[in-house]
Amino acid sequence: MKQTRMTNQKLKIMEYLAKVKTHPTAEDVYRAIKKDLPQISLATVYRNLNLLAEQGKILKLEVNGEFRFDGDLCHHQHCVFRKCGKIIDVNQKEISDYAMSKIKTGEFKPQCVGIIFRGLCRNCA
Amino acid sequence: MKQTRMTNQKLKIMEYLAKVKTHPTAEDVYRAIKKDLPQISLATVYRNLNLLAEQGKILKLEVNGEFRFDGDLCHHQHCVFRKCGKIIDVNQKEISDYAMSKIKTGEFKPQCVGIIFRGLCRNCA
DNA sequence: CTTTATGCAAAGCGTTTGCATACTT
DNA sequence: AAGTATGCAAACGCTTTGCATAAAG
Repeated sequence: MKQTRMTNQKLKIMEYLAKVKTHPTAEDVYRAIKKDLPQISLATVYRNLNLLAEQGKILKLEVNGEFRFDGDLCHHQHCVFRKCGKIIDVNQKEISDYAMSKIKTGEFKPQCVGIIFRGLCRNCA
Repeated sequence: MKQTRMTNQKLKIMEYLAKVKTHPTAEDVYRAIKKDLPQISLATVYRNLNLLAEQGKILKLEVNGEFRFDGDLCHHQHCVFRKCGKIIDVNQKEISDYAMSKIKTGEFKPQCVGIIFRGLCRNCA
């Protein structure tokens, strides 16, 4: 694998994703980090997020036509609110485990599952 | 709900999605239908696909940064091949059922689950 | 007839890329 | 010193939209 170097930018991105429980877009990450590193560019944020995702250090989700990033690697699931677009985590490993254990593989060799529930909050519904 | 009219364009789109087992992009649908309806525009395809998805007549998936459409409404799951990007169906209703039955809902009221396995074919791996 | 749908072209928007410079190692 | 990462701006690709015209009910 190509060697990668640690930079201030990459570090801040990882730190930010580690502490945040939302599922920020690249733009969100950019705006948050810009406070500490005013000179950072959006392109760098994109490049690092994609790099980290390829290296398996963060998750890359796609919801409503854009990518979102998640520092939590534990197997978990997501709920997407149809109205407000909010995304929350579900931590029921058994759900992913069940899916991985039951899926019948022909030529396909599954490595991971993404599970997204869609619905509404009780108030909206 | 706003009233909608049946048009030749919409009809062909539905017919195409009903018979096809791939998971075409809007562009794919457009190219296929253009053979029958040479004057159809890509915008119309997009508008109808989104309309049908809103009406719950087709599924709208998002994979690798683009939307794909699926005429099969039965609860099923998808496998995305990491290398070639191919998408195949899995028809193991029990997997979706399990997820829907187990998820603990707080304020969130789940309506459906999207389950996507990611992996490789045995040859590629 | 009234209103929705279409085709066309342009705009939108998130994301990626080319290039010269700065920084890691 | 060698080679990766960055910032900037421009390019990209998929998707949506405004508008005048055509078609559906």
